[in-house]
Amino acid sequence: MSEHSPLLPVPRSAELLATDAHPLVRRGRPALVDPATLAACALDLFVEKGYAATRLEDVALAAGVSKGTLYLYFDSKAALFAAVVRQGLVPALAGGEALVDSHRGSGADLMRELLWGWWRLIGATRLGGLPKLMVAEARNFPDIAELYHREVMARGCALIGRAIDYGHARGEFCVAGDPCTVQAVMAPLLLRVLMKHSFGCVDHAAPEDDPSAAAQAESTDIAAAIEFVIRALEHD
Amino acid sequence: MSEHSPLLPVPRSAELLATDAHPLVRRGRPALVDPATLAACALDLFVEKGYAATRLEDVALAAGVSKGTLYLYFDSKAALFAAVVRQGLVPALAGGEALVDSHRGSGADLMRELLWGWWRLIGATRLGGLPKLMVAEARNFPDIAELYHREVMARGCALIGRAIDYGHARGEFCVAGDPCTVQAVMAPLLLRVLMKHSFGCVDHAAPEDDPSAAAQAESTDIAAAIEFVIRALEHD
DNA sequence: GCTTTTAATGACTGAATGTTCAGTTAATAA
DNA sequence: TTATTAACTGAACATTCAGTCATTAAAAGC
Repeated sequence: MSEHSPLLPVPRSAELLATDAHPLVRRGRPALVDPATLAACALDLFVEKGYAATRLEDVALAAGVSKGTLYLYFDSKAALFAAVVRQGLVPALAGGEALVDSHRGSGADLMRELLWGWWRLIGATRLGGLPKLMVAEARNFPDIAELYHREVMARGCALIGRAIDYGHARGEFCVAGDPCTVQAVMAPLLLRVLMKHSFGCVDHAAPEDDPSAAAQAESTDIAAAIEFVIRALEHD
Repeated sequence: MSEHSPLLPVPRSAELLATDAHPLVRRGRPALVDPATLAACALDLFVEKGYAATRLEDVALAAGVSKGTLYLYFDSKAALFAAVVRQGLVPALAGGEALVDSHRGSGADLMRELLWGWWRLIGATRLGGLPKLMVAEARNFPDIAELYHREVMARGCALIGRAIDYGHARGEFCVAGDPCTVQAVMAPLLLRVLMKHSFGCVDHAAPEDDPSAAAQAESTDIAAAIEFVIRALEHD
């Protein structure tokens, strides 16, 4: 049996794992690429075309390496996909957790900051393609779905749940942060980002050709969606 | 150029299109299957495994025919997919439209009936797999995405929008039925059905092994989600 | 029976693509 | 210089599967 999960990156030589302070002398040809770059290129293509329709040859081409090189860093296409998910979303959660810990104002303001932060960091960036990718492929990759569920969804839900509980404890919100409420709170933004990356449309009457006007309309929509869920939390 | 779109079912002999009142005499071997059955079997597999991972041979096997037979009724895999979408969801919309036309009570009650109806007819059945399928495959099949957007999403949004406007006109809802609000209203139920058909979980603490308890917990969650959006609509 | 017509089959094909690996390149160590 | 090691390459391989088609089956008309 292999020493590492088939979904984890292939370990490179020990030198690459050494600290920068003591870069052990290396022999052989220096690496031209690093796994993070490959995963970043793969993210773009996975998000744009979906998992099945993304050819490893295109990922390699985008990263400026050959197809064979991919297999030096990732055991398989699925392992590359796992790396994309892990590298893309897990780091984005820390910021939100710090925000909830340090907040002192109203629950509504905390919720606004959290949801706007999520939108800026994930919804409005290419990372927004990952939720759609996971919805599309979770059934085909139970291991990766489990990773996503555990490392991303569970942590994210706990985060939002704590924010709702915060407002509830202050008497501002009429419900506690149970999973069902958390899902209802995230739903409008999540659905919007899913639509954006699948149908490519967001179904409002904004002009498609003027990018600044579209961005303006998007901000208005996000604000409306956020205020919508805050109304639901605050009622009475 | 062919007389029919490649995404439409292959027309059968004229006799099959004749009314039951005047079934013209037919020659040759009678058909053992009908396209609707094939599409129904394909729905199950598409929903379960996704488009790319569903092999036409398995669809044929599930329907009790051979792979070649599929091509007597559908030009291609994409055409079969289109038929699945059209046959599955377009008919389900008429009921909701009648409901909005005939309703006379409060806006909140209309919304409850609409959302519960959607859940019973789509969310809780295998048809609930279609939204996930469309989110997953829209980019790969622009034609089918356009069909879905026009025949399903646009009509559904108009429906919900009219219901919100109804409550708004009665002074019960604080917002009108613009597309952004419609999306926020549908979001919790849609997201839940997307999760159900991708991750297979709904992230609440209910026991997975007891089906009746799970159904009970699901009803409670749906009710909570519906009351959540109604609070957001009613505020003040 | 025999012919005609439609339905159905399933082995086959061809294209696409994930994966492998023998060989090449570029660096360090002796 | 030469040996050694690691990174990299890309053609070849193996598999999967949508789509085809020659053949067989079953009904109706004569």
